[in-house]
Parts: sequence; structure tokens; C-alpha cells
Amino acid sequence: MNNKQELPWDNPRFRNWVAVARACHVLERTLAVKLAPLDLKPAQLDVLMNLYRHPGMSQHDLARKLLVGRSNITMLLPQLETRGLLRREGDEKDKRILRLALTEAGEALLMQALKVHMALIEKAMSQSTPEQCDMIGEQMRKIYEVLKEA
Amino acid sequence: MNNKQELPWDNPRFRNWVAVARACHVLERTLAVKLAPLDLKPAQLDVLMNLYRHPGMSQHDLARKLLVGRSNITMLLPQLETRGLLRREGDEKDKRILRLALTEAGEALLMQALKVHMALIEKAMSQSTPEQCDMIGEQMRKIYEVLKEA
DNA sequence: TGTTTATTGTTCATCTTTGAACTATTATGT
DNA sequence: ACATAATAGTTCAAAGATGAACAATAAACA
Repeated sequence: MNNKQELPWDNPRFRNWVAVARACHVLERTLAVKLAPLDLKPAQLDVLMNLYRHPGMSQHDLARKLLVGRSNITMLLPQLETRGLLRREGDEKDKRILRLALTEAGEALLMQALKVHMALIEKAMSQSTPEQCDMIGEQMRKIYEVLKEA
Repeated sequence: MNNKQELPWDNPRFRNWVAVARACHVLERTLAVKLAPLDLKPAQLDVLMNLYRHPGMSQHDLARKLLVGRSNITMLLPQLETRGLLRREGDEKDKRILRLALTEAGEALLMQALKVHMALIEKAMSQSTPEQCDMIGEQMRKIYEVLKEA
């Protein structure tokens, strides 16, 4: 009746990807809880992390990095700017662009948040050997590249 | 000055987990786009998938499976019930509980959506060998177990 | 039994996220 | 140069997600 061979759940690729998605989801939820004492949400931490690594990036670039819409960035930044965590300065050559950078306070808060984030990731990834861990990262980067422009 | 050895980005576990999160995110976004023609969102597909595999489950059970709050389920189900995709029937023994199940139409739509979902996952996971794929799934299930009660 | 505690699902206010329409600025092509 | 396209950022309304407070029901226990 029910041809189980053709159900997705019998496909290893499907089952294993579901596990990836679940692990991601639970880590994100846990991060949100652990980050609450710093009055920071995962999305905001993503912003701080990207500005730390790429100071001077535009809002458009940031949106693409974070895989969200530009309007999302517009709504997100004032909260952080008001708290004195980042600066927005107009580009001199192109007056459309706002260049973003962390302040001292932003960098300091980021370091605190990174400790929390790092601890969580350690807990998760310490389940795997270094070789397994690297392999996972490698495969995931491939997946990102394949799906990025799909 | 800036002790780079201690930055998270120099830690393989951190870098590799970031890759996992990014892959998850881009697949989820892509799924949303590909599912749009069926007028179905990823969250709704998750509901249908779980009801298919666990018919008769309660809203509370469903919420736990999906890692969301109960109120989220309350908001989500009427849309699907109105479209005739699922049924909600009160449990006879425990009048607090509503038992959920797919209708014929719900199952039919699920099968269509699963084709889309499956195709996407195939595209992503075909980057890896079967052994790599299984290993990834295994590690991710471990992570879920570790973080579930953290 | 009767009282207290837990559980299920709902409601509601709040915060996020999203996409379309809009303004301002720059690039392109004739 | 001039008209047209494209791009950066904003605004706004609609949809989603979240958690606290609540009503109804069941369980625990004295």
C-alpha cells in the first residue's frame, strides 16, 4: 500500500539533513536564552560579529552577509546605535552608502557575547573529533556555495 | 595587541559551526521560495510532516517536536485547518487535549511539498559521500541530545 | 472527599521579520 | 548632456513568533 521505499524518511540524505536543521534550531534557541543577560539577541550578535570582522561595510553588504532583507537591517541598527554599540557614517564618494563600524563599547560587548557563544559551540562540537568537525565545516561551506545562487 | 590566537574565528569548532548555521539558513530561505507556489511556508510544512509521521499527537507534543511555544501552534493550526489540510478532535479520555491528524488533502499537499523539499536536500547533500552524510547526521543528533536539556 | 498543583490550549500585547513602494544618489547608454 | 537603469537606504503595513496571564480540565495528595 504505502511504498515506504520512496518516503523521504527512508532517504539518508533527508534524515540526516533534518538532524542538521534540528541541531541548528536548538542551538539558536539556547543561544537566545544565554544571551539574554547581555540584553542581546542572536540577530544583533550576528550584526556585531560581522562589523567586527568587516569594519566599514555598508548596510547592503551586511544584509547580504546575514541573508536578510535591507529593511531588516534598517530596523535593527538604530537599537544598537542608540546603545552606543556602533557608528554609521556616510561614505564620502557615494552619498547613498552608510559605512558601519563598532564603537569601543560595541567591541567590548561583543567580546562578552562571544564567550557565551563560544561556550555553547564548544559544548556542541566537542561531540566530534577535530577531523569530523573540519569535514562537517567543509561540507557545509559547499552547501552554502551551491545554494547561494539558486 | 590583539591576541588573534584567542579569537573565536581562529577556533575550528567556531568557524565550522558558523558554516553549519549559514548552510541551514540559506536552505531554509531557499525552501521558502520554492514552497511559495504551494502556498505553504516552512513552518507549515514542518507541521504537516510531523502529523504525517505521528498522527494523533497533541498540540503540546507538536510544539515540543518543533521547538516552538504552544501559542505558536495555536496561531498556526487554524490556517491549515481552514484549508482542510488537518483535523482537530478532542481526546475522549482527557478533555484538555486536541488530537491532530492530516486529512486526505493535507496528505496530498504534503507529498507535493516533500518533492520540493527533497529535491533541495538532494542538491545540498549530494555534495557529500554517503559516509560523510551519515557521519554528519550522527554528529548532529548528538548535538541535539546534548543541547536539548541545557 | 476536598484542596492544591500541573497540564492543555487560548488570548493578547509586544517584538521581529518581511516585501513592496518610495526617495535620493549614482551608473549606463545614446 | 540627457534620459534611463540600477543601487542604497527608509518607511510602512502585514504576517510571524514569543512569553505571560488565563480558563478548563486532570492529577496528586492530605
